[in-house]
Amino acid sequence: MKILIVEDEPKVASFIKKGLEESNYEAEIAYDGLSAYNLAHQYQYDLFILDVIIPGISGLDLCKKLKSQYPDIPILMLTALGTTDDKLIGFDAGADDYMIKPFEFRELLARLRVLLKTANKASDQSNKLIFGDLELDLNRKTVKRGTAQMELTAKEFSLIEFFMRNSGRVLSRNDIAEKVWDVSFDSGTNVVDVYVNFLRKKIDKGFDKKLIHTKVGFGYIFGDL
Amino acid sequence: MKILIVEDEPKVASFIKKGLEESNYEAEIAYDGLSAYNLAHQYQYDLFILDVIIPGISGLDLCKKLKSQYPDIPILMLTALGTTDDKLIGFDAGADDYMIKPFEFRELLARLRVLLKTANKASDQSNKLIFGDLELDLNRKTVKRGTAQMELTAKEFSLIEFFMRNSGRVLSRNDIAEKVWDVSFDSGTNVVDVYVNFLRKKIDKGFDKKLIHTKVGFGYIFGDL
DNA sequence: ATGTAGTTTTAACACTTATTCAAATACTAT
DNA sequence: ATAGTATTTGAATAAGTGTTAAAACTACAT
Repeated sequence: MKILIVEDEPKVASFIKKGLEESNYEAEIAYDGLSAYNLAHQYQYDLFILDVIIPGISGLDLCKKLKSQYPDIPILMLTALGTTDDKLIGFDAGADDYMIKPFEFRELLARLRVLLKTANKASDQSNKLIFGDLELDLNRKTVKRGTAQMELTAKEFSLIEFFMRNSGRVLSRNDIAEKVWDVSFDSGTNVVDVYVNFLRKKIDKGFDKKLIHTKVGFGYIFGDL
Repeated sequence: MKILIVEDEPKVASFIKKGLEESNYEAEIAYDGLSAYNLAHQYQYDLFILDVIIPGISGLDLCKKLKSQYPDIPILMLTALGTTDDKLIGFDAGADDYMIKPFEFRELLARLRVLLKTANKASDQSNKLIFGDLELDLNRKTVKRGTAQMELTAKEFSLIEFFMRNSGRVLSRNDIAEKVWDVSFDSGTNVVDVYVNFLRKKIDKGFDKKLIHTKVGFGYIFGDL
């Protein structure tokens, strides 16, 4: 994990750097806006720590620029400016978190951890699909609603998976037939209806909140209505 | 955007709720850990705001449970416990942000925005057609005018969609019949008229500003006159 | 290979909801 | 006033949906 510290005060900067390195992060320092900007292009950082008041480009402008170019890299503002207005300006510039000096290093570390964790969430997908109290385990091919475990057949599973991946969107019988049955759907079959019925029996029956809803004339929609 | 507030102090809770609603979030309150936990299963929240000291399960345990079950839903801890140790415990329990009471509401909003933004990065854009206070959700096939939700049939929906995509333009019955009914329109039928009437009943009736207007001898026009 | 249990598909029917038609009524412009 | 045009209504028709049972198919173990 590589972190860029943008901070003009040498003592503060090296204090942070040392602390980060003790926690096994790689850290580099930029003492002004321009060199920070250049470093950002040169290396692949996982996170930026920015001071607001730095020579050259202001920390806020730098923040905006970095965010527009690297929207997925989190930015933590670390500055002496502590009014609510200052914070709002910081968040407005695209900061993901805002800490006020003086600060406790342990808190900085905790906040960094959160930022890095959520940033990496986009990349690695979990093998589970969850909607409300319904849970699909894609590895085990098991389904649970609340505490109840249910057995689904292969087709049923791929249908509910398709529903869950498209929750909140009306899906026509066509859409469903194409994706789940791999057929361009003209043939006067009603497999989709039949399977929706199977699913409802297993997943919705006996539960108060239904998850599969019919939109007459359109198709089906999965989710809270 | 739906937010669950877990806070036992009624005044604080309703203050937050009101503030959130003013910013167009949906908000609900749970006054203790258990009901919070149940609500979380019942509805699809986009974010949790947790107090640490609540009746029943402690806020920290609740945080852990929620995080393990809904790892993608962000949690903001909002509490009077303000030492660095408290914060570390909070982050350790899985909180994504931590604010100390008393707090400024603007800052809370700013932090919520950050949390929701990064959480929804993967999520898809909603597909909507909007004209004034009328809103078509093309994914859900729902229609809202102001706060009122209305049910449209498939034909009604495709008609209003056609109107909205051609607002400010007079559409002859022919144009409409061709696009919405797929017929070259000679047969002495008046389906279009009938459906315009259906739509008016649902969309314009009871509203001051009418959206569907008749151009005698030409056809219909949708929009502000 | 063959039987079997389980899965998938088809088809039929009952039922709900949407769409169309046609006739009656109301409106509008000359 | 009147002819042309638009709106409303209710009933007939059509389309869409849920459910069931049985037939066709598959995978798997013997």
